[in-house]
Amino acid sequence: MTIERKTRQYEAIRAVLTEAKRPLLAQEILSLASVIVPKMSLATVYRNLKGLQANNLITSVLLPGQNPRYEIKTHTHHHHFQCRYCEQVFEVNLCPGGFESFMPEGFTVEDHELILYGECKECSAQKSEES
Amino acid sequence: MTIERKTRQYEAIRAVLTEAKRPLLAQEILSLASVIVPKMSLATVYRNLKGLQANNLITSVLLPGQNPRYEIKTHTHHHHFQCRYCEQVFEVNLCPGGFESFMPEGFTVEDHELILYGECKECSAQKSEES
DNA sequence: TTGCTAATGATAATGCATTATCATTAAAGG
DNA sequence: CCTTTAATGATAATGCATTATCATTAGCAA
Repeated sequence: MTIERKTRQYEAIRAVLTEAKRPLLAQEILSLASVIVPKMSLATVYRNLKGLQANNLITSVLLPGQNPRYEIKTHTHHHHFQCRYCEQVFEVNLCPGGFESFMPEGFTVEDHELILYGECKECSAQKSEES
Repeated sequence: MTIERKTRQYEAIRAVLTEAKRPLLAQEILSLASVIVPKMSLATVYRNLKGLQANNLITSVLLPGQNPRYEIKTHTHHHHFQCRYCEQVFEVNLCPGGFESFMPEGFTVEDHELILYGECKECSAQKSEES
């Protein structure tokens, strides 16, 4: 359960998550880490994700109706933006806040989740090129 | 696929969704509709949900990491609140908006999802009684 | 370098929501 | 009241992400 040895696979997975700077799917992690350590198994990805989570180094990012993504844990409150075209997820560091007033008397708001959807910079640029 | 006959099961499922005034899980719909039509099958619930969706009478409500819920379709923009204790989901009719400015240059925000989590009125009242 | 054993790779098994199957039931038009 | 056939109930099958299994490999302490 807890990671005791620093394997090449573990380091590769950690590096991939650190460098991506955005939440990644287990499959994406496998693809990217396989470049560093060929023949890596998906099971190894899941095992290390579990270990990294147990060590509080990563958190899972859940978007409605989608498989979990994983990102390096930060202590800053943030949300996410997903591009509808490339499906990549990005961090959003702003938050409107003040949701307590949204609910009627008797309800308490303890937490919230905000997800923005649209077109990312890269996909937007690609469209311009096509014309 | 499309519903052609108004069966007791169909009417029960529709009534349950209409009266609940909040999104329900397939299992919840089964439980509630079974009171009206005993021995209803879960397959019937799924079949009718598909039909109702095809007829644009209901929409699915997806919360991160949870099974889909279903609610009667309205034309008013709204979000959802989930009670952490009873896990029920409620409608929220306010929206901060103005998310376009949250993203850096080049990104376009086309839609958004806001989910509040906390304690509902009923669960809050129950706690007070216990003391 | 060796030995111990955690970690890996490959893949089978699991869990679980949803869908398909099929014999039976019941809308609904005539 | 019949007849037709859509819809149902019961349950098996499916799809798919995640987990377990197990023989093999490779950290790492001595």
